[in-house]
Amino acid sequence: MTTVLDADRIFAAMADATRRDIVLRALDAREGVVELAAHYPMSFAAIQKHIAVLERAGLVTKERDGRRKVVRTNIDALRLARGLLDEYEALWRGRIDRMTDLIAYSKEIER
Amino acid sequence: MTTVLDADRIFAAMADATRRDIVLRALDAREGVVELAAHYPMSFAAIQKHIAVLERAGLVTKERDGRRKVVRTNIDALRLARGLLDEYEALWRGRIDRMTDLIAYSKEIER
DNA sequence: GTCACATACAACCATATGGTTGTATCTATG
DNA sequence: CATAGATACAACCATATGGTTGTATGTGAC
Repeated sequence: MTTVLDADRIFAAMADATRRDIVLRALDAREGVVELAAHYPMSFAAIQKHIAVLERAGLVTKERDGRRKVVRTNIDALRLARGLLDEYEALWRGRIDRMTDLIAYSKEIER
Repeated sequence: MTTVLDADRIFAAMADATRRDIVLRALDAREGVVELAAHYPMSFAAIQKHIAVLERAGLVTKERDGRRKVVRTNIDALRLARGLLDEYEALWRGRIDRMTDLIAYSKEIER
């Protein structure tokens, strides 16, 4: 299973309410696939697919526990996405700062 | 044009490198659609579609400037996505804290 | 070893997405 | 108003996505 932690897959995986909810529940890492599937109004196989998408994105991992496989959220993948959004935020602030400087400079010139 | 700022659309829009790059460039709000399209190795219409996706997600807006329409990133949409990821992070930390408390409690009992 | 439970996966269908080309509309300028 | 530039949008195609049902595999309990 490829889990290279790329932004495309992570954002795509997070673009679905069911999958975001699975990520939330899997923060506790207590439920297997059957338990998780029970929360949603769709087939077991559908949830399996959603989990597979999350797994390929590196957002969750599965650990064997007896006859079950417990799904656990990988917080690092979430942090990668957050880090990217932080960069945009930082660049945005930088832009504002430059504009402020520019205005200050214009006023300087006007005097 | 519907621009309800929902997480599904925002994450889906961010799940493409070309669109993320457009969001970056549009932080400066200096380029029109033609100028933006010039940066990428695909047709003008393809970039128009990407911008439409970003627009539907509320990630960018267009403002008329003479015969052009300048594309500008809407930082609030980015913040919404970041806020969601922050929540996951917070819940994750809460979980760790609860585990730590539990361990502390067990040790208390043992004495 | 057999049975039941948990998981995996293939085949199929409908719809969405990402690209193309072509045509139409809007706006500024001579 | 004629023309050129900037944008919009429809039609089309290939592939991806999200769901279904059905079948197969793996693991623990008896």
